[in-house]
Amino acid sequence: MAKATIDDVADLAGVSIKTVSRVVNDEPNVRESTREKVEQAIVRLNYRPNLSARNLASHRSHMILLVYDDPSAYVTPSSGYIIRLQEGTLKACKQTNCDLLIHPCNYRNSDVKDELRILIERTRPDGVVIAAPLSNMASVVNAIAGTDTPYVRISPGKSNAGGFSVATNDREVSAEMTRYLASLGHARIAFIKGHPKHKAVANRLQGYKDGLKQSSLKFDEHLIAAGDSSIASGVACAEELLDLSEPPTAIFAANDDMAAGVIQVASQRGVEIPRQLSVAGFDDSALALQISPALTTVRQPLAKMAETAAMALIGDNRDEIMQAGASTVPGTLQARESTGPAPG
Amino acid sequence: MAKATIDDVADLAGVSIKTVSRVVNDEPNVRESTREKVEQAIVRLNYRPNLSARNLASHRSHMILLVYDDPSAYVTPSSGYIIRLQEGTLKACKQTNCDLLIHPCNYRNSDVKDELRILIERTRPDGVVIAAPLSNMASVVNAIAGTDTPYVRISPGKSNAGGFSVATNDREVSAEMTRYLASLGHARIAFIKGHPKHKAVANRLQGYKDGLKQSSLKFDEHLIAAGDSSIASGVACAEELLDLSEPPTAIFAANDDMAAGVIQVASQRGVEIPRQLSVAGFDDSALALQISPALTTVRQPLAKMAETAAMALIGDNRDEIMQAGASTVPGTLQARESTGPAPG
DNA sequence: GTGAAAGCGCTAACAC
DNA sequence: GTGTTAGCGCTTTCAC
Repeated sequence: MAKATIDDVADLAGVSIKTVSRVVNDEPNVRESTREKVEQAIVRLNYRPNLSARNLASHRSHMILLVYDDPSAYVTPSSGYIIRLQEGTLKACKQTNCDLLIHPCNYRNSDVKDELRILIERTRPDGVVIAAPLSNMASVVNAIAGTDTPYVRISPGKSNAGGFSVATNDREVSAEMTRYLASLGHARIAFIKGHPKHKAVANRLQGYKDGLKQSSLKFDEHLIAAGDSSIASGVACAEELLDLSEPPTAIFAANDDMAAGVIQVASQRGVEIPRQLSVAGFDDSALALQISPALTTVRQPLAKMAETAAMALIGDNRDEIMQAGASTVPGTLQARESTGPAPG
Repeated sequence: MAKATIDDVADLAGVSIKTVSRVVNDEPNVRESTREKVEQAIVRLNYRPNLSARNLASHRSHMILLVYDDPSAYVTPSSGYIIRLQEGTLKACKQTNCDLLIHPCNYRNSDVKDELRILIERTRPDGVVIAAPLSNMASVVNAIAGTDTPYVRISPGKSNAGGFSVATNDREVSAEMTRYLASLGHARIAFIKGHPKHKAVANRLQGYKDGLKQSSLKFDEHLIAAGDSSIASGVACAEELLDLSEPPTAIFAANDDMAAGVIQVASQRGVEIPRQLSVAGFDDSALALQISPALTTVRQPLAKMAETAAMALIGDNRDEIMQAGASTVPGTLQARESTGPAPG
């Protein structure tokens, strides 16, 4: 049995194809009884609209494109980041009956902007979701803007540039984490900075300072260590901090990987966590629950951010959303086993 | 400037649209000089074929669908599995100018077969790549087969069922790992079984038995522990095995997560790896390099498998490939720090 | 509320 | 080698 077409449905229901089209697309101006007749015919014939025909006639592709940095271009275990991006985007697609095209690419490749432009011209998505760090690259954003395809940037460092963007409240929630540590009685709270290129990560340092102030704690230069977001740098920074004459009782790392490094050092030195040292991270990566003790961290609402981004492109009220210019989805503190009351 | 169409190109080149179509699709029977004229026109107009129009006319969607188990449905850090599946599938798509549709779904959901059937009917992909464990589920495979869409199964336990499938040599390479451990002098080699539903994992147990035999070692029921592929089950199994009156000197876990659980227990008990205990995993997940000591494991050629699967659906010689019924892409043993000579 | 007619931009079949 | 003619299965426009 060949696939039923809109003509078959119209014939069976005894109406014109335009009426079937109206029912399928939930358009108004169809009498309830007519609608029912058509719906029955659709069910009986197991009719599914042909998307290619629809897209051709409507000049829309009903597809969005998600572009992100390709992890397999250089080894990294942060595939959870991508999965969560995809998860949120897919959720928006499901709600709006759209499909998702994914495109990993290497942000270090200088041709990436042409690659993306050609891809967009070829596939003609209704919109593009651009994940960090690509969302921070002017050349990439400009190339995409040049195709006249709507786009949304996720976690761009500076939200002032053109186009709608979705970010999380890195600074505020970092302050919250700092206050949380202070509320546990910690007076010497250290901070490990992340990779200098990552703008959102810089905001976390600011948040740390805010949190200290809000808790009436003095900022101490010696309690700041400069990591580069890797586990190894977390190890190095932890060594440095724990070797201080007056070591911290809590260490807040700008990401989970570095926090994992801290925990590794502590366990080697026989420093008990959280009895002698509290450790907090940021990201709530897969690692956070894998390591022992389970890591107190900040859950980035990455899936929610991606969903928001996609809905700005394909949601019913996309125009209103886009008007706003930017949207913030708050991160949430996940208190687990690696933090506890300050010793003594 | 509106997008150029095939008519614009034909006009500019002074040929018919059919000739343009021939050039675009690399069909024969076009004079070289004509081809050049057309190609110049294409470049000048920055022409890109409209995929919807092409798909509608050709009755193909030039899309393949990749379905896999959804990790976010229940927490698991194995997102690397998905990324590698996607990587291989995307590579095949790039080679054949196809697009990729991804669909994570929860294999425990009883409606999953209907969900997939409807998705396929809606999107009409040219083929479906089904990853394990979905590829093992008769209800799922039958539902997809019922749509008359070509499909390929990745790592199905039993390769006899209908349809083409791509697998790795789980059994052979597991035997190889076992022989490797035996060659290091280990006489008491334990094995931790994985999730009972995952058929490919069952083959690993067989391979373990083969390897013992090939190394002239006796199979001992007590050295088999039943995990469920999770880290936690690895912990439990390790406790069980190390509590034996005559504990093993090597533990071969059916996946990396469980091996990580073993290492965790060993480090808690102060058992040195690999001096007192050798540990091996399977999968070469991101975890394998993250944990310390780095895990000896088997690298599954997942990306290559996915690529092979996709090429069987959309490659030029897809019919020949499909004829074969099945394809095997060998895994490779990755010897790292977690294995060493047997003690004593 | 409903329908008729005219495309959307391609490919397929066949003629030349 | 190349062109002509019909669609593919929808949406859009506009008439009723």
